[in-house]
Amino acid sequence: MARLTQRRAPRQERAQATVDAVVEAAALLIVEDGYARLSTNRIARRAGVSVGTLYQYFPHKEAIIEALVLRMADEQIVAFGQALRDVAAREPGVELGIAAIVDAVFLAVRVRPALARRLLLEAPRGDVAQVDHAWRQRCTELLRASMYARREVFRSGDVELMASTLVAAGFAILQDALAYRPELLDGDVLRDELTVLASRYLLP
Amino acid sequence: MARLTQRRAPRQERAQATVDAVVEAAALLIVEDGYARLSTNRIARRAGVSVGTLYQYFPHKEAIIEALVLRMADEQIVAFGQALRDVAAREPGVELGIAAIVDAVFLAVRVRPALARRLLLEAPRGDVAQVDHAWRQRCTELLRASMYARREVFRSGDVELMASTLVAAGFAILQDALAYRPELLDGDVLRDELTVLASRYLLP
Amino acid sequence: MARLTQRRAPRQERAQATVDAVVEAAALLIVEDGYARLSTNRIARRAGVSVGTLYQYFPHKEAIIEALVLRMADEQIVAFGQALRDVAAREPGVELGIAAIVDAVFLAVRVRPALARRLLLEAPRGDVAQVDHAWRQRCTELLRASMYARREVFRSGDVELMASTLVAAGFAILQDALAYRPELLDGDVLRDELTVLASRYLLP
Amino acid sequence: MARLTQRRAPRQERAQATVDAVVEAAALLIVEDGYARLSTNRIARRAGVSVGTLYQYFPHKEAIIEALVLRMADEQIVAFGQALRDVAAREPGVELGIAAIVDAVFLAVRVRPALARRLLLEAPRGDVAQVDHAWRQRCTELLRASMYARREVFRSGDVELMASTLVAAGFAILQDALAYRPELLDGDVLRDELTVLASRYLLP
DNA sequence: AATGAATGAGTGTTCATTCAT
DNA sequence: AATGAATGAACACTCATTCAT
Repeated sequence: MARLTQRRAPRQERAQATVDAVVEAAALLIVEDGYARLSTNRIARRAGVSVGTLYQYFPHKEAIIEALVLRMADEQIVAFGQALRDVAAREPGVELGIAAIVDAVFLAVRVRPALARRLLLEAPRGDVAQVDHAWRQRCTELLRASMYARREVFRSGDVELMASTLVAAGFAILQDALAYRPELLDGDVLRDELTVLASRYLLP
Repeated sequence: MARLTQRRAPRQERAQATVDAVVEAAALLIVEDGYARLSTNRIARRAGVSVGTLYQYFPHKEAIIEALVLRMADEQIVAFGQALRDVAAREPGVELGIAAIVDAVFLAVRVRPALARRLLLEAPRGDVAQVDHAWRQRCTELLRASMYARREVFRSGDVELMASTLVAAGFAILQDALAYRPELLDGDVLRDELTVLASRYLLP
Repeated sequence: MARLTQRRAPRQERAQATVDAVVEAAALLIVEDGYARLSTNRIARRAGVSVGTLYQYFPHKEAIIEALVLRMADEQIVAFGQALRDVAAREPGVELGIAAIVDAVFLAVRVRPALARRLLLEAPRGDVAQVDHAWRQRCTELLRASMYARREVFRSGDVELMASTLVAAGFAILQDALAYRPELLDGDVLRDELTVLASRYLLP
Repeated sequence: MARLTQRRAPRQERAQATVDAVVEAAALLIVEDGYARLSTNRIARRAGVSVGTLYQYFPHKEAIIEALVLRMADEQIVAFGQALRDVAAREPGVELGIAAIVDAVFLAVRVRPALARRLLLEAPRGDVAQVDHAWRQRCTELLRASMYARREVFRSGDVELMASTLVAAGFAILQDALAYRPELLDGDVLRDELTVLASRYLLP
């Protein structure tokens, strides 16, 4: 992935609209035709824009994918935060428990599932990795903060390490399910097992 | 991935040598130039063989990769089994504990690390999935058997689900480390943490 | 043969020039090197264009050949019509007789003889069939109309069948001559014999 | 087409069997997979022979096709002769009329129709032409002799020219039908029309 | 005589990217 | 700013033919 995500900061509305159109066209094409058939010319045509224009906003193809994955991650994080806030609103005064966090992750991971699945299976891991990594780090940070706030509840140990280990494990299990057994994401079994894993790992 | 791994069964020595040369050339090129730059012509040249010959033994480019990944998985599983046997030999009479298994996985995962890393980061998951899956299933099976043999030691629960969940988690953590923090594979910290995770998850 | 003859409608002059260049390059190469040695890369080079450009205007190699044969057929039909009109101009008031039609066909069939010969001998019939067929149908139609207009002159019978049978016969004889005895096309013998054949077949 | 049809005269039974196997394998493959997918390796495998052996009997691929077409032509000519003799036997003493000859041609042309059709449509005309030409010449010769024997029945004119013109016309009409309207070969309409054409062309 | 492994030039086609307009 | 025609290296794969065994 390149340093620059976009060639120029799109300040005007029109420019932002173009960027959006391109990213969404890419998403559409991936879902429809698969990652392997994605091409800049096709993206441009689908976005109703010329290739030249596309290259005015993105320095290369990878940047489009980077932007797309970034956008997906943002949507997931928004869904994640919203889910946590919903729980908090429902039961005010009670601090977030492990089950709530697992629930929220389950919700977040189901944003744009068709697109997520194709990216997961068909894109070179590296093209998606940095953003994926960022998303994980935000979750880790959140978990770490939550643990720190109620540190008396959890077992002692390297909080940083515990949080990152758990997040890595959780994500991997979810991605595995998304790739090979999507139906598990809709039932309780996996969610409950993940809750058990987290509880046993974190509680004294 | 295609049904057939190889187009013709290499019965003679020379033929087996050719197959080997092709697979190893692919491995070399992936490490040197990256997965994306792999091409059948380059593989053939590097293997000291003509493209035509390559296609006498492999029906697709994909089949070469499949063979390579399969070979890696075999080597890892051999290393894994060997590690377990070593422990058993060192402390005869004692049954294999969780720590021993985690140790063995750590060893196994470090076979051909440069190649493994490139495949992990650069290959679409789908290209590698079947073999990855197979490797996991063997481990799951092994863990399940080990748990069943000493079932009084572990907490009650769905043994199948527990084993596969733990294997998925363990692999993910290791792959994450391989990709982004390779140094963690050489120290004790991650290994110990994984042991803690496994113990807390599995023991009563 | 594919549905589409051209991938994009060449609206600008330059585009039309490119299409022309490609088709003419193909014609040249067929005459020079033979149908079997025709390749998209060679055509592009000869046309002074890149392969990529070629594929912007033609979806397949086949489409190029289709366009070429179509162009030849058009030229032949133009020559055919012109010949008929010439006769009509020379002897106004007299209706076109069988001899005039045969004459016109003889003229038409000698458009681009070198190219025609190679296509005839070296191209699979299927590659050329649609256009060949079209050309024949236009002739059949013309002959049928001509017969119908002066139906009292001809013997009774299934006009449709008679026309198509005669056209098939005439074409075959001409193509045979073109392929194996080109000199026959320049003399009177074959033309006279064909006139006899037609007259005897059509007249009472 | 090359000068040599076969590299060595197969004197021994085994050799003849090999040649037969190769030619028949080619015929089978053309009918099954089409002319374009024919390859020497496939022919050899299908014939139960190695490529090397194949190349001991045929100097190149074209020679195989040449042999195949030759064989077909022989079979057709045999069928043709047989049909003529059958008529003669049925009505001894009566000389062969035009209708009988047309009938015989219709029979002959339906030998191996699937193979004939694919060769006609898919093979470069040149690969089949020489043999095709030979077959026509034999027919022409036969017709000429027949006409000469009963020359008082026919109109005067260049017998040679008349015969070859008629044969060319007849063959073309039949091949056209074989290619595009095979059902016409099984009915009477086309045969009758061809009889009319021949009668009107040849009789005074 | 027979094998079949090996060859490598050649094929049609794609696609990220550039640049004259 | 926007266009889209043009590029050409690169790709996966085929196949007639050879030749060591």
